[in-house]
Amino acid sequence: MPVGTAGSVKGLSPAEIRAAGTQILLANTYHLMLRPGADVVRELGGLHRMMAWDGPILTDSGGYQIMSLRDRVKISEEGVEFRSHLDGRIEFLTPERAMEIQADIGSDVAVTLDHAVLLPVDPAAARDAAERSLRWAERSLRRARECSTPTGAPQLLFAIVQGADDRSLRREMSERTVALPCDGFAIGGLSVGEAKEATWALVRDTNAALPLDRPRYLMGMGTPLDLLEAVAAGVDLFDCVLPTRNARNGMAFTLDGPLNIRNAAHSRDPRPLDPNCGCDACVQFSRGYLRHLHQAGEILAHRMLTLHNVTFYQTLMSTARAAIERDAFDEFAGAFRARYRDRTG
RNA sequence: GGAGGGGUUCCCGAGCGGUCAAAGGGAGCAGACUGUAAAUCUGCCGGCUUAGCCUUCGAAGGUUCGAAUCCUUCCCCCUCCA
Repeated sequence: MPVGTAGSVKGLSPAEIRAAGTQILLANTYHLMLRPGADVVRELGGLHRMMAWDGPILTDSGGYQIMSLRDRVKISEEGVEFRSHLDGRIEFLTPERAMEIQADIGSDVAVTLDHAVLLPVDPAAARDAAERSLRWAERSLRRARECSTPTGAPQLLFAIVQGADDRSLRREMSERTVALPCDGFAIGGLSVGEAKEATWALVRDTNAALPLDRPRYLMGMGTPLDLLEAVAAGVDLFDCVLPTRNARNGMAFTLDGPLNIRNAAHSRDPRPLDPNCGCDACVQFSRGYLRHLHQAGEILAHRMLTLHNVTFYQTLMSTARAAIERDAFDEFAGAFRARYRDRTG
């Protein structure tokens, strides 16, 4: 899922998002609550109608903002008090309100409000946040049954499993969350400071207890290599800001690894970002031109790199799906890893 | 012809006797970014044999223990008046 936090995949039109191979998008409850407001989204016909995207949309509940905006947050059992990063006004988000807002937004998949924490945390705080996430998931699901979307379209519900970087806590929370009446499960709170090697054991621990007949969504991940690792661990669904945010910051993903289009080495390179890519940026433009656009601060640079990166991610995943279907995923992933060079890991 | 203002490290622009290799921008070079407070942020940015040394603030000369800063002459810019 490309990330469209505020109801837009930054820089791309719905047609471009589609052309990149996107099936489903992510949007954010906290951000849309503040602006334009859930009531406005509902009045404008729901998020699909508002942003002219006719594919599925999953909304994050705002739990991530408890972590990312932690300095502006007061948390209690009842819910979270946010001091808006836009104008300082106080907004109180409860598990119930998170579901009401997501119903107003009219997403196809709503997610329970969870308590994400930045790692490292002490064990008591980790358990506290994980237990609260479970209690909030129960409250969220209860309220969601009473909500309806602007169009009356049904809304699937995913519950989020937390547990920090504690493997036994992850397993326990996963087992207890499975009992909830929901349509899928989200693995939250990873890639937020834990050791990279630890991530996959934690994902597998969480997945171990999750049912095979319901989707598993690894929240916020990741790099191309992360995605392959997560697929191997049994994950079905992902979102990440890397392809879009990093595009705006000059990073392009290629089969040979990421490259920084700002680097002087690209200034006279007539080649496309990726000769195998069919996106507009690769079909039309050289690396040299894209570098020039980026150096000149041209908005087209951001749009083209975003289009390319989203296309790259979608192509990676569709190729992975095809490989899985012919039972050749390991071979595909191995070949990808052998070629892909990422100095940063 | 007369009156005034100014020339600073790639560019803009502070500095106005020592704490100045010289503030701050920009450009340039590199790095970071994982459920987006992000078209953001960080580092480097005269040279070298780098706790130090050398060269640099239009040019030349001078004053001073010490000058980008003061004096003299010269060379260029810009504004206003005639």
